Amino acid sequence: MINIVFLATPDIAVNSLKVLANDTDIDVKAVITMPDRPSGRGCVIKEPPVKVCAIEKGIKVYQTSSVSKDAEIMQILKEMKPDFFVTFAFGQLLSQEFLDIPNFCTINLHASLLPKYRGANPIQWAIINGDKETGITTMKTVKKMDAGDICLTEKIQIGKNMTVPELVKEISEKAPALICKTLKEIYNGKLQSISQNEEDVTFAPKFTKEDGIIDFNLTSEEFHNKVRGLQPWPNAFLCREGKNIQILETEISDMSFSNAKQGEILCIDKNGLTVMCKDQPILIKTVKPESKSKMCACDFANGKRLKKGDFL
RNA sequence: CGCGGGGUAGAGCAGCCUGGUAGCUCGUCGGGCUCAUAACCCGGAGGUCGUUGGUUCAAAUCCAGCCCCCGCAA
Repeated sequence: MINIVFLATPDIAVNSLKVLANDTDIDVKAVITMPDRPSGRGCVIKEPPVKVCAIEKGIKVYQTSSVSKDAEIMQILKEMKPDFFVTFAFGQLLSQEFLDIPNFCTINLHASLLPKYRGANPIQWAIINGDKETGITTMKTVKKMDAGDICLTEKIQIGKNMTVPELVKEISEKAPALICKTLKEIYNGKLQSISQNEEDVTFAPKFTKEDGIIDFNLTSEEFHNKVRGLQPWPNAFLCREGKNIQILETEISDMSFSNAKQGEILCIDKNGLTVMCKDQPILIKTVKPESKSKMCACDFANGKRLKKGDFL
């Protein structure tokens, strides 16, 4: 029996916790997650998804905004002496003291093919950069962020119109098997980890709200990739008259054009708005104006009384 | 009691400030034009203006409460 402690907070990790908890060779001794936080309108206190799942499974939950600095939890973990810590989208820097606790090591699942896209937003950046392929990697956690030796990887194809939530779903489905396999192979002494090639390292930093601002001076491909890659936050949006218009769904248009200027509306029909970018037009299918619900781009054009030849 | 926007026909909006016949675009239905059409022309159906109460001769419009949706912030 492999004893582990699972450290995670968001939705993407819930499925992994479920699978680990159900695996007869693995015993999830405890779950560590972020504290309940005020969230949403009215600042209602919300429990992290991983906590909800752990409670359903009857697993002991500890909540802290920093495990390494929480003396009480550190003490409990030291007495527990797990074989592994397993982290997944945990978002906390871990001290060497913490990493030294388990009998084997701390395993992190990272949503990219390391050493590419170290950092907080690997999934988003893979899409924004227009990559055709990404993946998941299990690694032995070290103090330096996402720099540990690679255990196992699995490639995932990125479809032409794939969005972050779709890719997140696929990753959350594929992650558990890779984690289980990694744990078992290390436990049985069958896995040889490989160090990362420092020359190939790239980073996937966090976003700010401003990162979501887009305009038609991008190429249609850059535009499309940002629309797909910035979901569900901050979302790609246009600033018009002090209000934000989120662009939620686009397609690169194959429409022919001549002498069109950037931002010019070339066509309005039930598919949406075809608008000129830097190189070629883009079809905007779904938008969400500020203070409104999401809607078909043609409905938006209707309400705004936009016509062919107007500028967006 | 965190700040702000919004709820008007199936959809998206205008009208509200300055109360006085319910308006626009799309869709839909019927007819016409056309070799033909998602194009164009003509006509029709479809709304207790979120809800409750108040002010008023008169409320979508002004006032108060409540419900629901959304953005910011975290």
